[in-house]
Amino acid sequence: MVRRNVPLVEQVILELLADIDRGEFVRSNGVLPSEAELAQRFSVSRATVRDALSRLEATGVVIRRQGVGTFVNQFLSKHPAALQDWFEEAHGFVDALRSMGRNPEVLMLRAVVEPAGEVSDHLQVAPDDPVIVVEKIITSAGAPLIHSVNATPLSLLPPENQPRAVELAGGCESTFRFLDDYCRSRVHHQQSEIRAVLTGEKLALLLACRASEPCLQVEEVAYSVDLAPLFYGLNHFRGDTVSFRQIRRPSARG
Amino acid sequence: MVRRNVPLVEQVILELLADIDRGEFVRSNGVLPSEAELAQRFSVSRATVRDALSRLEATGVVIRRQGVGTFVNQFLSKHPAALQDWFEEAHGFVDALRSMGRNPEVLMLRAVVEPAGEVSDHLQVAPDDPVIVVEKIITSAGAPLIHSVNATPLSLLPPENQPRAVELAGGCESTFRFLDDYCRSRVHHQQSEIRAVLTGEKLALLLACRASEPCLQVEEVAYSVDLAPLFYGLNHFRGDTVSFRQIRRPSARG
DNA sequence: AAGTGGTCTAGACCACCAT
DNA sequence: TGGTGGTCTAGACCACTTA
Repeated sequence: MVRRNVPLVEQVILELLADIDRGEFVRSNGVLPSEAELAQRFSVSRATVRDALSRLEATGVVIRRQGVGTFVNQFLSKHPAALQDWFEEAHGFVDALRSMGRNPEVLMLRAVVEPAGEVSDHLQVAPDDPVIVVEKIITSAGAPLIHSVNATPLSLLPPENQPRAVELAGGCESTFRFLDDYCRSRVHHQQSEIRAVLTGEKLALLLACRASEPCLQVEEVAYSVDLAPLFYGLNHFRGDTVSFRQIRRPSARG
Repeated sequence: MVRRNVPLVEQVILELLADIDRGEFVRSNGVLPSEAELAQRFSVSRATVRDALSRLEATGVVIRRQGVGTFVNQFLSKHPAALQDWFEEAHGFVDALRSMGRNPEVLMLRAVVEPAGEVSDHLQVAPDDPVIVVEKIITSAGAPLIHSVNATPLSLLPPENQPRAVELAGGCESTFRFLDDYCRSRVHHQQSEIRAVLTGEKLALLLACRASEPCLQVEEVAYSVDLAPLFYGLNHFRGDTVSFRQIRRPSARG
């Protein structure tokens, strides 16, 4: 069930990323070949090359300057990603941490089925509809980094699996995996809000830091392709060890 | 000197935004016309329509579903923007706040020329090269929201204006304006890092909140089109009244 | 099967930057 | 002036959803 018919754009992206990783453009001072040349080299149209470069630019890998050329963003290699990858990609923290070379572990604290209650609004269900709540801590090198509570409507699980909900959800290292493996649902997009809060006593215990330390709170709702809420998440990141990174561009023209 | 030759894509974007604001697609339940129909309606190619829709999707205004259609993201109208606009656009806070209907005011605290010191690394200048430091507070409805310190290399200012640096910089409501008006430099992109910190005593005073409250810290460096650092900024947002919003999409395919 | 968005092409012209 | 990225077109086919 691993349908693949990899679009040219993505192949081009992978080629370019590999070239950059290999330091292919170092001797040219970070200058990539022109779009026309890349098109020829990869035997694709210039539009396809441009599509690939646009996506690479959107994630900050590359910088384009009209009339000049395309350059690799050397800042990124000098300053290894904060949580940029997670930030832009929308997938589990565990995967994000892995892809930045850390070695995360998941500590499952709780997996229960209970009434939606306060999160019913976000999930667009009734307050007493059952949701699967999973609480976990993600550590790296033995130190806790992230505390995460996710709530998924029980109804997403096929009826025959609902009795095993706790077992199944508790066995997954991320909600993304759970949805993928057991609910046959994929996350289409996610809406998050980022705030700064203080660690309360409970959270301080869990994150192994003092109470009243600053931490980043990320509240998010994931939606399926048909815009149904898939899960609600409330995550806290240790303020001293985690930060997000973002690249922005002005679009307005004078 | 207001060159304009507005690209079709941007015109299409503006038309669509206006339509959405006007509630044009409400009766159709948020469904936009198909790309082909929009192309015909605006008398542009489908590629141009797709470009416009892609950019609207990237900022979360619209959601596209293959095989189904394009929809306005009704979540956004229900929950008015946090600081999403600033977050994605890279321009001054003041503009961002204005565009979300608030009425920000700028309180200039300090404008001085001094050695770069600690920020010399970020600005790629020598530690004793002079920079213009501007410290200000942005308030809305009388309450302070943001404390901001920006450092710009003095060398960006044309030599004849350097003696007036303090006066000029102190008179601008945002560093973007200052760069635009007096340095003939534009921001090409910005790299920011977001952390959670505590308000120290000084910051608490300035933001009119208690010390040891959580707040969001955004540290950023802006680069010109030729990748020269334009300014370094260290900003603090009151944790209780400001949050960022972000929309993410997974790109990996199973 | 019909209709939607997603990918891809080949070619054109423009705006910008260097020289 | 020549080369770069930015915009735009018209047309083709594919992948996906819905009925």
